[in-house]
Amino acid sequence: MKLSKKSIYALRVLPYLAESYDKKSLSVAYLAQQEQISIKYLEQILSLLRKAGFLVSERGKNGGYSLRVPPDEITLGNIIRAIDGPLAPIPCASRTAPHHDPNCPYPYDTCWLRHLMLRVRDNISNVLDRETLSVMTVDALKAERKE
Amino acid sequence: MKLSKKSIYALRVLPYLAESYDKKSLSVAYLAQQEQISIKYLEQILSLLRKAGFLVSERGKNGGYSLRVPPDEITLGNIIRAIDGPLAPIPCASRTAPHHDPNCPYPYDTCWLRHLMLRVRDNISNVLDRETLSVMTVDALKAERKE
DNA sequence: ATATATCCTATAGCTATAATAGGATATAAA
DNA sequence: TTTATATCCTATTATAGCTATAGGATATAT
Repeated sequence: MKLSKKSIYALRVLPYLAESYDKKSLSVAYLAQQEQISIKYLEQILSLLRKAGFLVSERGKNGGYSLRVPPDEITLGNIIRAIDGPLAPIPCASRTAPHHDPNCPYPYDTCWLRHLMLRVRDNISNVLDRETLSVMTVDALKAERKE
Repeated sequence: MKLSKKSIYALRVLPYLAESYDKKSLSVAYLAQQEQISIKYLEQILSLLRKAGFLVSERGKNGGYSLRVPPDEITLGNIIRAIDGPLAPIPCASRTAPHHDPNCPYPYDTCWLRHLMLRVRDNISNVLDRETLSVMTVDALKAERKE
């Protein structure tokens, strides 16, 4: 039940791209500087989100990243899934990418632990899959930071 | 957002102790054999749960573990907390053991990510803190297992 | 041509989990 | 009192995943 730093960095940085949607693309260097993240590390994260279909990139001078679709079409749940994998606490309780360990001695359909964790998963999903990148504006982000 | 094997083993084994509450105590060896878990590993887990106040133990011949309180007073959430720590996806979104990183550049009270993760935490809690050890009976457990 | 950006891959360092191991201590029963 | 059986305690190993750094290849606007 832990969110990786990768996901946190992504969630910190994506609102900038949301605000800039249909305007100019933003460079990794700029975003990294805004949020005090290692450029090279953030580079990996945004590259991953591009491969996952959330972002598009332009190379070369004046290049950078931008959202591939409008902010309200990107849920926070799907961003976290792309980075950390399923929201479910155990693999067999995932709905988007279920995986049942073949060595598991319990029957898939009636396993009480799996059913419990499905309920947990659904409750997590009810928050993260309803919230999209339009949650935050960069103005609010800037106002939020100390100083 | 992942449940450790330790917690899974605990959740698999505790219903046996719940069924046996006010009856005889059960040995690690017996429980380990029932659920096909390493004895030495399960030993560590049950010792931990004893220190956390959920179990009592008797040493020597005919010894073993038993619940310290009735099954319905032990929530699944508290078992997981004792083993894996807070349910919250990030430390500052915990309610039982909140910890705000002093180096975090965002203000505690108004941080949008923290507030989001508090909602996630509450939704997880709404499942795991309402469910107790009386969820499962051992009869059902036995019927559940293959063969 | 040059500066600037993404792209790609390798690798090091660190941390947490999972599991194994050996022996100390306590207790019931022979 | 001896023996068998149980918990107790600590150390250590193995593994895996996360975090971050690094170097250079490739593309593009100026």
